[in-house]
Amino acid sequence: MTKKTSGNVTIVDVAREAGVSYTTVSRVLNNKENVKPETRERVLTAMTRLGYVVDQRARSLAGGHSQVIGLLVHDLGTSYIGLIIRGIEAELAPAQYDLLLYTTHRRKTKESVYVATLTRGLADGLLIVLPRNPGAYLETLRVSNFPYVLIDHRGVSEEISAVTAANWQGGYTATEYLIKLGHRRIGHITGSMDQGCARDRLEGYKAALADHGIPFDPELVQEGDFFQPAGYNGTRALLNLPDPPTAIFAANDVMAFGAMEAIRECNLRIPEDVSVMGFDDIPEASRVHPPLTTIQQPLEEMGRLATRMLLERLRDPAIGPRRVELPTRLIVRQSCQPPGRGNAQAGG
Amino acid sequence: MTKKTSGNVTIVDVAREAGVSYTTVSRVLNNKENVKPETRERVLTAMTRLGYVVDQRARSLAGGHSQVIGLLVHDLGTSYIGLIIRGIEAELAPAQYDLLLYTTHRRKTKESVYVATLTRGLADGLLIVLPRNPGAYLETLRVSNFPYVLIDHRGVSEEISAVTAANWQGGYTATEYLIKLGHRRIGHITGSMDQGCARDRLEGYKAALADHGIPFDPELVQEGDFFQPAGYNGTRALLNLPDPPTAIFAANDVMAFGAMEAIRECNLRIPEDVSVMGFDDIPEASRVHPPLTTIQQPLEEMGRLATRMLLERLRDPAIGPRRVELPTRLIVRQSCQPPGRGNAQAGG
DNA sequence: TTGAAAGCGCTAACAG
DNA sequence: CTGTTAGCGCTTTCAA
Repeated sequence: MTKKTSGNVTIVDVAREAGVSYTTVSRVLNNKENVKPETRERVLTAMTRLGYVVDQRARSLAGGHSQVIGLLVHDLGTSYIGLIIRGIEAELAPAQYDLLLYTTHRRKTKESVYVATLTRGLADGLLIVLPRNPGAYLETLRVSNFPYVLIDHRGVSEEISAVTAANWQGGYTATEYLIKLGHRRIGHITGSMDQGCARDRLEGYKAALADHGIPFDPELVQEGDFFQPAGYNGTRALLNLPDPPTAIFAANDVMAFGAMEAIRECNLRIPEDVSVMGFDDIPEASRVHPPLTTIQQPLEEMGRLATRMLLERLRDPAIGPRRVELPTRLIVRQSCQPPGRGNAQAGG
Repeated sequence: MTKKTSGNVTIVDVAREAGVSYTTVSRVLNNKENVKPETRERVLTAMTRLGYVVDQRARSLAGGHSQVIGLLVHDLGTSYIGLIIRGIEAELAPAQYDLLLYTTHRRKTKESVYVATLTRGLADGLLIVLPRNPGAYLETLRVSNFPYVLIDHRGVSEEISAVTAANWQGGYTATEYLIKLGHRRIGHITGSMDQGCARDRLEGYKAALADHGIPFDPELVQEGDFFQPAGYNGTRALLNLPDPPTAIFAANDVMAFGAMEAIRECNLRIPEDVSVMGFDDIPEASRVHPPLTTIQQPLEEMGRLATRMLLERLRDPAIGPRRVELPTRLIVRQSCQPPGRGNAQAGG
């Protein structure tokens, strides 16, 4: 059987071609100082002539870097992840790093396995989006001093690098906007409650109600999971209440789409009969009808920043954990207006 | 400097713990037949006790597989790619393969470089979505007998494995539907004309016109690139024609969204004044307003199938190239109706 | 400034 | 059924 690597040109070939030892070729490859310019030139020429490409496996095995960053995400269906990855890629590419992608499909147990594989030399660092059970492996990572950054999750302790958005603030702002529009019965469909961001948004919602003297009604809160059906089901339940809400705040845009679907099915209008507020501001939010009023989360920027933090840490392992919270902001579109049937467009 | 791999447990440690040679451990690892069940058991126990995890780099370097599949895509912003990757992941995960992701950001030159790196042992196989200049490296891949499959591109020769959709048929069906609705002036915004799928859709469009005795008018065709602004700009141009089209067929959904934007900006209604037809049927298509009538492309299935083909080829290198075209079908929603202002909803 | 030699952790003949 | 022995292609001391 022909070996897959047969016929590949190695540094030995380059060395022979350039008339130097292969150690020297390695030096050139790694941009070491101590190589005579003339020799370097000769090696470089030989490399291009032979079409040499470095073997990352060997390089990494021998003690170098793999130049690979592992990325753990739960799903790729929505543009939520797409935007984050865009930011990650934008920072990774110029730094010559590659991305190894693992999709956990929301199966908690997979995360630990993936992390173990990745840290076994496959990757130099790790980026984890919305981990589901970080407790199971984060401590291992910390002890082994393996570089990683969490995205959209604060982790289990203060000792963990993480990039998050101002979720509490976003939940507060969203709810307050609805209150100022005149709503008093505001429903909320939460995200997965095992996620800090979902809990924070809920807390922000409660705080805004409290600050405006509106008693918290547990009936108005439906537990969701960030997926569209949850938005749909939660809204159906909310609308069936004896005293249904006049506005619904979903913990993310995708669930808000589900809410819209449910509202229409009940032959109610948006926003005339029920206002809808989302969270994330994914591209689709501006394209649904009516365009969704939502809280913008700087997803691409979160990806970029997390990557920069990781790269920084890779360069200088002495750098300690850093925790950054990026601001969220209200994007007013047309899915919210003051309560009361048949009113005109929301003025503000 | 502490080596990253220091303290890692290797097969040597496992061998010592189990009281066997490390070759035996390797055998157990690779599920070779010739190991006494009792010994195997002892090794397995030692592995779990020590928390052993295989080092893929070493395994791969020594002649095994890397268990990694490389994936080349141009962008991650839309769910077009997200859906394809979902299909890929669904097939890859059970087969214990990982995915190494490369985003080319539409820069043609990057593709060759990535392919060179990937084939240098980093990956066992390659999946390429919508390549931009496959000519530059496909021949190299073929000669070196490196396994790969193209997705949504027919490649440069018949000798190349590829999964595509029935683009010509889709273009024909879309146009014919519009014609049967009564449209005679049908605009088309093409995809990148360096892509076979874009050319096929255009050809399907032309063929449908011809078959129904409608002369082809080059003025009605705007060259696009599959991105939203192209749909917007193309539509503006089309609408400014002395005799503007009553229907616009965009070569993908994202450009159709751009078309909708432009139509609204001209204070025209969809579909009363202008009908809009897309291509792809990404999830957003059913959520825009009005819901987009489009041609469905089985993206997730394309990802799955391509992956299955690749895995098959990995198992048996003797398998020759296979080319599969998956059917496309018309999804009727509400963005198209017979021409003539103020008509009622499209009946069909 | 350069070279020789020793592995990194594993797979794969080849013996026994 | 199990062990011995070579490497895979590279980085890294240690010498020269």
